[in-house]
Order: sequence, then C-alpha cells, then structure tokens
Amino acid sequence: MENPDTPAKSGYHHGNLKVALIDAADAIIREKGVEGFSLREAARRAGVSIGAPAHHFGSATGLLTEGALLGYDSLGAALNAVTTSDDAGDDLQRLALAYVRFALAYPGRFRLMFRPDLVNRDDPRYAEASRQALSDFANTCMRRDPTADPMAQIFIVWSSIHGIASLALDGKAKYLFDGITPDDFAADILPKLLATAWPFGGNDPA
Amino acid sequence: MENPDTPAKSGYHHGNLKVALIDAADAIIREKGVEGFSLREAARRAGVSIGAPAHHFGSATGLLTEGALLGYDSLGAALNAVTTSDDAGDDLQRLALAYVRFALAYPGRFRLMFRPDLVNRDDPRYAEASRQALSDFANTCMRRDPTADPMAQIFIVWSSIHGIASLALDGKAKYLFDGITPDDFAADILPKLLATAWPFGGNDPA
DNA sequence: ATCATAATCTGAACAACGCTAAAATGGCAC
DNA sequence: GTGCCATTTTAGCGTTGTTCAGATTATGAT
Repeated sequence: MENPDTPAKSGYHHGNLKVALIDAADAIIREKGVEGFSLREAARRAGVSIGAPAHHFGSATGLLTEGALLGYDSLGAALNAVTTSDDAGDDLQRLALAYVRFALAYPGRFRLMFRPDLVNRDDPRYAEASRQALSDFANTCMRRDPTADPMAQIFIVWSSIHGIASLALDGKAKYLFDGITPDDFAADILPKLLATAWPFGGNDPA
Repeated sequence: MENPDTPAKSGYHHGNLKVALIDAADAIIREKGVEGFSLREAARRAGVSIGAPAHHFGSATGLLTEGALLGYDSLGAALNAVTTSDDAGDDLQRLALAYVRFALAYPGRFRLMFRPDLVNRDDPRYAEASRQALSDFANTCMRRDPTADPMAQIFIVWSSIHGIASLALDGKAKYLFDGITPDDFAADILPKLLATAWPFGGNDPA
C-alpha cells in the first residue's frame, strides 16, 4: 500500500513529502479511524515538522481530500475486480457484495469518502473519482433494465447498497441479527441477504 | 423546541443545567452542524463555566448522546405522524418519504444519530430509542410481506431508505439529477422516485 | 434553627489541535 | 559561484476536551 518511489529523506528536504504524508494519513486512518487522524501526527510519522504539510496541502482538508480520492480509487478497483457474466442481476449482486465488503474492510477510508466536512468537494477530481468508481456499477444497472430512467435507477440501487454498507459499518446489523460480528456478516449473512431479500439481484426487474 | 420548565438560573446554581445544556447542544448542531459543536460553547450558551458540563455528562460524548436520543425521539415522532392505510406498500412509501425528509430537515441531528464516535452506544437507552423510532417502520414491513424473514426484510428496506437519506444529505443527488437543491429533491424528485423506481412501494412484493 | 453532608459550579491548569507568518535551509538554473 | 525559489522549520495564537482542587449552595437530619 505504500508508495515505492521514495528517494529517502536526506537532510532538510524530504524529497517526496507529499506522497509520504498521504501514506501517513492513510495509515493513521486505517489504524485509528477518521477521528483519530491529526495533521500533526501525519507530519510526525513522515518525520517532518508540524508546519510542513501546510505547504503541500494548505490545510488538513487538503490532505484528507487526497485520502478520499485514494479511497475512491481503491473502491473502483474493488468493483472492477468482480467477475462479470451475461446476467446483469447476478453481476449487480456481486458488485453490491464487493461494495459492502470494501466498506467493512476499509472502514476509515469509506467513512472519509462520505464526510463532506473533511474533504474538499469542490476539487474537480472528487466528482471525477466518484463517477469513475461507480461506473461499472452504473453500467450494470442500465444493462439490467435498459428501459428504466437511468439516473433514478442508479440512485435507488446505489442508495440501497450504500445504506447496507453504512448500517453494517455502524454495527446496526448487530441489533437485528443479534450478536453477529462484521466478519460473519460479510461472509455469511450478507450474501444470503443479497440473494434472497435484495430486490435488485434478479434478472427481470418487472 | 426548548424545555419550558426552566426555573431561571439564580446565582451560583443553575437549577436546570442539564436540560439547558442539551437544548444548547441541539441549537448549536442545528445552526452549525455536528462539526460546529463544542462543549465549551454549549456551556457558554447556558451561561455557565466550562467545567460545569462534566458534572452532568462526564464528557462531550455524554452530552452528544443525549442529543442523539433526542434525535431518535423526533424521528420516531415524524414517522408516527404519517397517515396509515390498509395498503402497506403505500404506507411504507410514506414512511420512507418522512424518513428522508426528516434527515433533510434536521441534518445535524440525523448525522449525529449515526456517528458512533460521538455517541455512547453502550447506553442502554440508545438501543431502545433506536428500536422505538423504527417500530412503525418494522411493523409496516412485516404487514407488507408477512412471509418474508422479518429481520432480513427490515434490514434491507431500512438500508434502502437510510441510503437514500444519506446520499441525499451528502448532496450526491446533485450529481445525478444535476443542480437540484435539497428542497426540490424532497418536494419533487423524491416522491416520484419512491413511487416509480423504489421497489418496496408496491403492495405485492412477489 | 443548626449543622454536616452532598450536590453543584467555578476557575485554572494541561496537553493537544489547526492554522499562520517569519525565518532558515538547500537544490537548481544560470 | 551566485541568486532565486521551493521547501521546511520554528514560534506563536487561539481553540478544544478533560481534570481537579476549591468555592458555593441545597438538602436533610437532628
């Protein structure tokens, strides 16, 4: 997960501070969650003074925005990795599974991606990264039901998946399926849920 | 929204500080969002010193937990207020509309309710408040399809609604239905969406 | 009524945070 | 070599949550 092309911090100038800070931020968020992040600790981990990040990112939001972009990239990659078939309903089911599993595997990244107060959404790369991450997803939706209004369909299906991921991540599943762990949920409950109760898995939407 | 039984702060002892602080917290969150909240400002607004809240709530989390409970109460009230019929699908649709509109009308409260880092979820009142708020909702789900696995059905439907609310609140709808405002979304787009594309609105789930 | 005890609130302290601006440093083009 | 300029440091400001000793008031027993 770390960036390999690090020309070693030699003396005063770090040489690769920008990516080093992004890596540090990602690591902190992975270890301690979004709330555990601080700009000062990122600087500390990169072996640099507390004022250094400001030059590259302006503010904490600037650095976290990079983290969110990284999150969208990895989500997009996770969705790209699902095997496709000629049954769009099955594909959608697998995409949903991958989406939720991503959220449970990288809770910090996932939460960061949807925290408007922590990321700069005016950054044009943000809209692009978001669009790109969900492209497979949007395509499969339209492949499943070409007659439906595309935006409405995508929004509804995405909402459903995103809701499952959010509630599962917040441990709400634990209340309903009592005492279940996130791992069990992702491995056992969720696939069954998507196969039976989820209304977007079948081939024919009508 | 304010608690009426305030016996006026006379001198050293406030007399009703606990509810005054909860009111202040709720007001701050309404005005500036969850991120704009600070324990010190709540104390300031209640006209009390910065150390006072600790006695009643222990920590900032303690006070915010009260805010979240208040949020669940008001969400439950909003859901209780929807008119019911003998068509469970229609009822579910109205409940969904109310849920999303609540999120858009009280974004601060809604966000707080689902911020595990800010509320103490070990508080037994939390689980109870959550259960109570969604009871109408769970009942209508089971009325709509008594044959389905209750927990699975409730989780899936709740997820869908919660996902819509979350994405709408985060402004994601703006990307898909471009340039739409939250008010327009709640008033125009959302009802149509629920009536047409939403799979849980119809009477017969099969 | 008096008084001890418990509840409540103050005020100062501490460590950590984000942000800013002036200074220091060193790589790089010329 | 010599400036220029990006980069990094350092110091400082204002803010935050938490803790704690002490001040103040309410309460309840005698």
